[in-house]
Amino acid sequence: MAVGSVNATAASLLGFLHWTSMSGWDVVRVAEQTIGDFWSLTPSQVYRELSALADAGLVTAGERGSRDRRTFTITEAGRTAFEKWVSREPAAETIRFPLLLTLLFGARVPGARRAEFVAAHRARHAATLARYREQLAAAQAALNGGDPGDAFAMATLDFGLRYETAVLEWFDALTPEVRGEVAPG
Amino acid sequence: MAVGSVNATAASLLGFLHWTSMSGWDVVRVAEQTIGDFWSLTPSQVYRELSALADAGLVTAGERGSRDRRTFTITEAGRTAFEKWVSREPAAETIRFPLLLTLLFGARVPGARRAEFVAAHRARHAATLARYREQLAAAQAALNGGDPGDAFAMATLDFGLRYETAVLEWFDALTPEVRGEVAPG
DNA sequence: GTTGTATCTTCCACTGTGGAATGTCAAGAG
DNA sequence: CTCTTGACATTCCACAGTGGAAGATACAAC
Repeated sequence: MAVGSVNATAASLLGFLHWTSMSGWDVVRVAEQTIGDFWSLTPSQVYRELSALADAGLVTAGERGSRDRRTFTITEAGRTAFEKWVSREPAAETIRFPLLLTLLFGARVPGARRAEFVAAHRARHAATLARYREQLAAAQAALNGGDPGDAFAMATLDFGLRYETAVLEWFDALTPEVRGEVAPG
Repeated sequence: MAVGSVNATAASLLGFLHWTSMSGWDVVRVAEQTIGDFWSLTPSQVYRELSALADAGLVTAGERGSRDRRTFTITEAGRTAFEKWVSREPAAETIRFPLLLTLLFGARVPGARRAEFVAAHRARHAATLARYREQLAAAQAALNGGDPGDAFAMATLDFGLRYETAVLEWFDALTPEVRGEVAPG
């Protein structure tokens, strides 16, 4: 990794490390909770990026603790690299929606099977929407309690709410034919 | 690649090759037009998957023609592998939305810069929505003209319409602070 | 003819995914 | 006090996906 040039995932990790030094595991948890809903990442990747950041001198890794735990701390070079990344125009989003692939080839899938898939995915999205609503309620309660709140975090939550709402409406607008509940006409 | 076990991208290519034999370039174009909006893929990947499919005997590659062009034809084993894939439960979708990342760390981005990013991305989404609306109009005109239409393709288009609509509404609901149009309060 | 542009394929380095493998620590059961 | 179980924590690997460079060929325009 060229010093001062990081990818979006590595940059996010640097963002979290601005707050406080953390172990890899903690970074994984924080990342999952903060950006996991719109930025897919895996533990493998986080550990790899942290190692690469350490090699590039953008973070320093502390001594091995129990369970091989290492504490990562952002460096001045890391802060500079983060500033540089955050002021660059973000790329367009990428989406990969396997259910749509299966539905597009829907004529070749037995209807009953398709109905199962649709039901399972709808349930997942309903659960995610419910979770977002809880988060919204919690945030509003905090605001009422005098918490200053974070308008930026609220904007990302609002995106999640609108996205999941739209997806559920799409599910409910599917025709019975597509849904797999009647024989193809 | 184990015969009979293909990934979603390779399976989609097999899906297209059910219709007719095609060169790699043609597959790239068809894929881009049919699934590109909800299944990101690149030419490199398509060529690589086609080669792998040929190695696995799921497609046959014709003789090299002009410009090294090869024509790919699906085999019986390819059809079987496709059937197997299409009846498997699709995975959850993955989304990676760099703008949300930048916004979440918004406090560290100069407001004017943030406003540029937001405007540029909003414009792109507006253009995509306009394109989807044209596609919808064309499809409806075809239906009125007696075309049987494809309910499954319509379902994927409907998803695109709802998604882009929701995204635009989100853009328009952003507070001036987040949008970068006023100094942070 | 030559020159420029679009077509078509390949290759490479880097990034992302998913899961297996390995090991450590803490808490409760017996 | 030992044993088991489950949560914690990291690493590694094979495969998949991204983005762009490189190179070759065909075709059209001049």
